[in-house]
Amino acid sequence: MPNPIKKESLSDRVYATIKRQILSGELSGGMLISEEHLASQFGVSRTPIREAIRRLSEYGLVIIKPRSYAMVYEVDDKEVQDIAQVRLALEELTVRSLTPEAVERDIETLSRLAADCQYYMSVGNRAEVFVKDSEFHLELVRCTGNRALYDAYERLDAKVQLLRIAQNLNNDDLPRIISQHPSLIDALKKGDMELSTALMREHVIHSYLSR
Amino acid sequence: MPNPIKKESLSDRVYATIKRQILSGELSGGMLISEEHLASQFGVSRTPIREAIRRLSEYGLVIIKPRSYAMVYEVDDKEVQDIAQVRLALEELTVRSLTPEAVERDIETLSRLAADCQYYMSVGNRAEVFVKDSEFHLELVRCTGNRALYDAYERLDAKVQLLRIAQNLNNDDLPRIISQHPSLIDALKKGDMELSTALMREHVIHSYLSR
DNA sequence: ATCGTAAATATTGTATACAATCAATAGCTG
DNA sequence: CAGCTATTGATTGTATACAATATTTACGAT
Repeated sequence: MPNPIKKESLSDRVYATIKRQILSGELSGGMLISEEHLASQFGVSRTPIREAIRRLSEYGLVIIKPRSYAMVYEVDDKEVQDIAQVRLALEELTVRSLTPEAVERDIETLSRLAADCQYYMSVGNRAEVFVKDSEFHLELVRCTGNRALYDAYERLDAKVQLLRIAQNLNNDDLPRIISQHPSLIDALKKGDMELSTALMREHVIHSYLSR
Repeated sequence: MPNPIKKESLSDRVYATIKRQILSGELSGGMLISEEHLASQFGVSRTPIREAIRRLSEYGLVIIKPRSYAMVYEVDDKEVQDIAQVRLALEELTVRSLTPEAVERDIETLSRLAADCQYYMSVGNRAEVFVKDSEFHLELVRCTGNRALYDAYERLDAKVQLLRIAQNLNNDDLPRIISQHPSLIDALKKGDMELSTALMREHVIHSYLSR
């Protein structure tokens, strides 16, 4: 049958692209966003651009100053501790909610992501390490099956990624953090809540000690 | 000088209005949303309506089925426990983050909201009790000064409000819950973390025991 | 030269027109 | 009558045009 490729709207594509650009640092914090500029850049009209920008604003990645301009959200160093604490609370709930069966069921993906982290670490690609680390933790949250938790975590993770970029991917503890993933998986598989929680707590805390 | 009243855009006003209608139950879960219908209802074009709907979708209050329709988000009863657990995690972090000084500084507003709850309880207006209860807890979170926490809590609270409506505002423990507010304020003022946490935990847990 | 004011310029906000897609209905075929 | 196909109708997606507002530039007064 026909209807081959066209599925997502221009608005969706623009949204996804800008989001990716922000989270990868291609569009950095504080940078101004012009609707017309983006429109000509993407080769579309302003309409889908506007919708994308507004969605990103609601997502927390863009700040809109009404009737004047929009800019990429800029994380403040003072937010580091705040973000870390919220993340800790959500990660602890994640660990508490995870059953060994749920982890087993997704062990393939989890192991692969943990391995990806170590691989990129070994070749010195810190940017990609952080990407895979985020994916690993998001996957853990997904395994809980708690949608409300996932939604909250996903938005917070965006801020975490912005922070990592703002700190220029510096983190002396990165090798140690990454090496903890397999231990965490093991502890979760065994249902050792005590150990899992301890590992996760150390993991998260050390994620924000740089600088 | 001139320029007296006009500040917010139509898009913002529409967004706020629809949001309020959803959270008050005027627009109930599963109800379909037609852009044109809303446009004629608000007396504006489809443009600001579309932007508002998309923002609400990003907020989690509207579900968009691309190229067909949009509908008000419908909370599932199976989500009750999930939402409650996330809320508990965030509320516990809130209590841990609150200093007696921060509470003191905002004691006026907090006391007033607690009193409002009791007043509406006494006159049997359960809908308004829930509204003020939400405001009370949001105010507590605001007092922490943790923006990331506030953002996460605000979105979750929207789901909580939807749940309350879906459950038809039924909750046998409501009087007891409301009566705990002053004790909580006191415990927070004294910096009694132990008691504060215990109170808050009981508070949240009993908020979801109905049905 | 600096400050304030006014014209010019650019950008956002909204309405409208058109195109594309989906849902529903009617009609045809077996 | 069931099931498929085609056509109609309604709704969303995008582009464009215009209006309103903000920013910048130019200019004159002190």
